[in-house]
Amino acid sequence: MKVEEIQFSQKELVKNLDPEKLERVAFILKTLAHPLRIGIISLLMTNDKLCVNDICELLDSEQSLTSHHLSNMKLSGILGSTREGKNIYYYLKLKEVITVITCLNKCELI
Amino acid sequence: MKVEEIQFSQKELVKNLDPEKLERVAFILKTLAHPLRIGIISLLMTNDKLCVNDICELLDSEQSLTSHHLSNMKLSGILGSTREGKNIYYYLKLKEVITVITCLNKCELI
DNA sequence: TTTATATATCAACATATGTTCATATGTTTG
DNA sequence: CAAACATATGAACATATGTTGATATATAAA
Repeated sequence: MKVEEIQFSQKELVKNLDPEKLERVAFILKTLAHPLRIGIISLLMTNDKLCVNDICELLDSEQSLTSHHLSNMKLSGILGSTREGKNIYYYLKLKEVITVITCLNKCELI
Repeated sequence: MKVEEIQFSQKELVKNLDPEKLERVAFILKTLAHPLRIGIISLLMTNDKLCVNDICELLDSEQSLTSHHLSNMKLSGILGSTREGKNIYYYLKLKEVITVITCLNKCELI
């Protein structure tokens, strides 16, 4: 099949596949593409906020590793954090991430 | 907040967040988390099959790089391929990937 | 059977990512 | 203030990933 023969709807789609859009989606997926991070985000979907220790206990993950992932996700703009006394609480910040995880949930992938 | 205080629905969710499930989803997301790969898969959603050259032209990508990504996705079980004469046609194979991309589409992320 | 075409593969490399351990920082409490 | 607690950070490392360029392989066509 030659490129010229590809059906119209395809061309429409391709028009929408501009590099920027692909980069943006890829970025979001990349950020999510880790078991621990998916776990963290899933937890934060049903809890307004959680402190590091809660997350570590719920996911049975190491403090340092968890903290690294949390920092990275905060740097990426996906999470926010706020200190309350000794604890630092993390919360979901990027709307699109919530959308994706909700999607995955609906697809029964999670 | 103490772990014990986390609401019941949360505990339900956590029960569903078993490591295997997280690994599986992470694997799929990881495979998708690249602009070129998202492009390729998107193209294959509306075309039963496409040969390497078509993909390169449609996405304006290098032959070698595209071929690498195609091979990797084939190795991961996401794509299949079949030779027809000089061309090798690739097609979507893993159902779950289609699900995810459809989700992202519906969410208007793509 | 030579040539052109389509695709895969290999080597080399830069860069990114995930992980661990030790230690630092900030906060509360006695 | 000292001790305990919660979290962050830095160094070091192994491993994975993305990319390029050159070349190999397979098929078709002249």
